[in-house]
Amino acid sequence: MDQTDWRILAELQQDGRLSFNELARRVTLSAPAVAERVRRLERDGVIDGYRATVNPGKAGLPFTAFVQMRCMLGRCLLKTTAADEFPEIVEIHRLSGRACTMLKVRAASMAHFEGLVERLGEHAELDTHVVLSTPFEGRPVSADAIRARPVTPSEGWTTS
Amino acid sequence: MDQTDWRILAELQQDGRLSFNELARRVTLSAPAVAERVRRLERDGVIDGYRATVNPGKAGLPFTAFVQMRCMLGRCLLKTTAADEFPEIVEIHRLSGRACTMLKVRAASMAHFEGLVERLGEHAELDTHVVLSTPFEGRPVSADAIRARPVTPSEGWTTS
DNA sequence: CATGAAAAGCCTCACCT
DNA sequence: AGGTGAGGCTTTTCATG
Repeated sequence: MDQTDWRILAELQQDGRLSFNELARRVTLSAPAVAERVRRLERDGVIDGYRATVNPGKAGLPFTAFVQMRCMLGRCLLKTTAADEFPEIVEIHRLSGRACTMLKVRAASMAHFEGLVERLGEHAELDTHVVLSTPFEGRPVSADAIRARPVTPSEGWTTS
Repeated sequence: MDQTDWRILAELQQDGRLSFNELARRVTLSAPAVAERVRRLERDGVIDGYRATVNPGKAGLPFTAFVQMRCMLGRCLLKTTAADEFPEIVEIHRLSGRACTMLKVRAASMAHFEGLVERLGEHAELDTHVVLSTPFEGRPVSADAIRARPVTPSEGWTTS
């Protein structure tokens, strides 16, 4: 993962349909050279796919919320039901701490959202956070984040 | 947004690099017909882009967390600093309720994450949730979610 | 919305630096 | 590891029905 790889990732995260020719031009390399790098990134799983991004609001799902679940023993959502039963769930994360799961959900209306919360409530205690607006989502992964480590723990402390 | 549009969206969310030819074959339409539909979806903003999906772990950012911020007056993150200062933040959502903001952040290490939390702590009280694993993320937006409204509020209640 | 053809652009290979 | 050039092919986009 050198700097050229990061430039390629930046371009492809911004436009996943760039041709090797155009991509090569942007990172000042030849087409075969970028093609080989892209294939390596794909093979290593750094790039794990190419997707069209859908605007949920325009597609009829204007409501977004985060739902934290504190699952009741033996009734955890992930154990008892397939996620297919809840197409409104667009993300599931297992958490440390008091809540066992964080969900991101999308709904077509408040009534829809209310019904969803009722169904989810059968599996766990819920802590619901309705999203008012989202300044951004899906910001590209960049080398900047890896470099940004301004505050270091105190000397002698153990870290990972 | 008829059923054909949804089939197109499903295919393009799964593989954003499909050619019109291949896409046409999958939704049993001709190439010019799908091309016109895709362009309409793009023009209307239903499709708002095409992106390569990067695996954050493979790219050097294996730690994910959600951070809820209860911003101190006049020091709200979004008002006082550009988000550029925190490349670790991959999502920002404004929330209703006690917390004013939900962040999704990615870090290279625990030490990195610790530093990030310290920097963010200057802007707000934090409620941090470390992600252990994520069963899925970025599930395609589908017509199923819009159709799924099993529980309806009681008769006569006002809903939106 | 389908068909078919023409033109453009793309990928990739072999070869070389 | 990367550049060049040519070959062959797919894709796109018209025209027309």
